[in-house]
Amino acid sequence: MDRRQRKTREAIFGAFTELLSEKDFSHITVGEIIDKADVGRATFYSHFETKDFLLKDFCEELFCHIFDAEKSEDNHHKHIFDCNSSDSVFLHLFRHLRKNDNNILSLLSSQNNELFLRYFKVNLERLVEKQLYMFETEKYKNIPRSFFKNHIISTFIETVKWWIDNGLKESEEEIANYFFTIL
Amino acid sequence: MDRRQRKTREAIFGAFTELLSEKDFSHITVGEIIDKADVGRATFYSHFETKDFLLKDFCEELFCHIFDAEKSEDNHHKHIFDCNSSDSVFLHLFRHLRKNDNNILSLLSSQNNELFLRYFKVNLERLVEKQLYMFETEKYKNIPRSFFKNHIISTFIETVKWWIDNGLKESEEEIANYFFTIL
DNA sequence: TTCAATACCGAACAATATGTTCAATAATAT
DNA sequence: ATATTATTGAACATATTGTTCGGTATTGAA
Repeated sequence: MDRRQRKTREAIFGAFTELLSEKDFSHITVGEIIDKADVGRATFYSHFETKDFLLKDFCEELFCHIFDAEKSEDNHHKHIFDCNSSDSVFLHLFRHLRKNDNNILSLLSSQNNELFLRYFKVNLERLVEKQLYMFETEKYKNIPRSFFKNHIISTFIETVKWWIDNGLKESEEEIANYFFTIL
Repeated sequence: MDRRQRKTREAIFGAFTELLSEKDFSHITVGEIIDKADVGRATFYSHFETKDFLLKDFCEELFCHIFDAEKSEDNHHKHIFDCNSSDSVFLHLFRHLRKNDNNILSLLSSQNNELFLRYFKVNLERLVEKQLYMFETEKYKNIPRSFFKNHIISTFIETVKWWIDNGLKESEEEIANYFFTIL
């Protein structure tokens, strides 16, 4: 990708992030974005069809980074899918969130959280699919699998939401413990 | 309230409902609403400060109707808070939903569901508060009450979502059973 | 029935936002 | 060095928002 393209894309994403932390998505205008990003109007529209598409691309990049990151700054931090001890996958995710990569926490806790949680959920699906066996017991054998899976994912999401809303007071071990206890 | 006011309010709510089932809230314009409702522009703005306030009032009225209804068409259907057998409260709610009062189902399942689910959740809080004892066991004593409460509410909401998304194939008894089993 | 209050109309209005176009300019890759 | 491509900025038509105002119709109360 052309360096110029990369730079404007970054500038727009950056401006967008800032604005999202200030106000609701629906109240952000393209004018504000290009002002803050300092790019031309035509440039914006050559990158993104509409503001809605900007959001879509933004989310894709954001969650792709968290879920598919091949490595991170600390070396002993492996790819999220490489964790073999199953229960650590969720702990791992809590840790990731706490480190607040890409300011994701401020997005998940802002007025726009529904927006991002929807995308978050989509990405979680793949992850949870592999861990489902952990929770399967005799007790749940009469419940549809998709219902069950949805419950795991939703519980995780809601745990994260609760955690954020309560100011991240718990350690990632504690919150992971809550999560497993409730399930 | 003046009969004229009531009529325009109804007309606007009606038009709004129709439009919501067609498209996303953010893509509905005031122009479309007043056209469909057949009221003057100034009239709209004398009733609602902005489109956002329309949504707010709309939701308040909608959920107020469901949760505070003093009576409904069938006589043996008592006020939702009057049910004494605790576990029937949730079953009762599932039944309410299935009957699709006020087309609430189409709203909860449309693109706007996050919007309405948020309001749904707020209203559920009061209800669940009283039923919380049902779920409290020794096992959960180390978990914060607010976390626990949130989990019950979220699980209910997610159950409803799953139910809707899967085409309401299960009876209300079945879905209530899933709900209690998973908790 | 009368009458004052008030809700509605509708048209016009400024202000703002959207999305497109185009020719000129600058950066890029090779 | 050059052909390609991205950016610019300004102008543009169009659409949306929220307000204003004089005239008209409906209402609830006396």
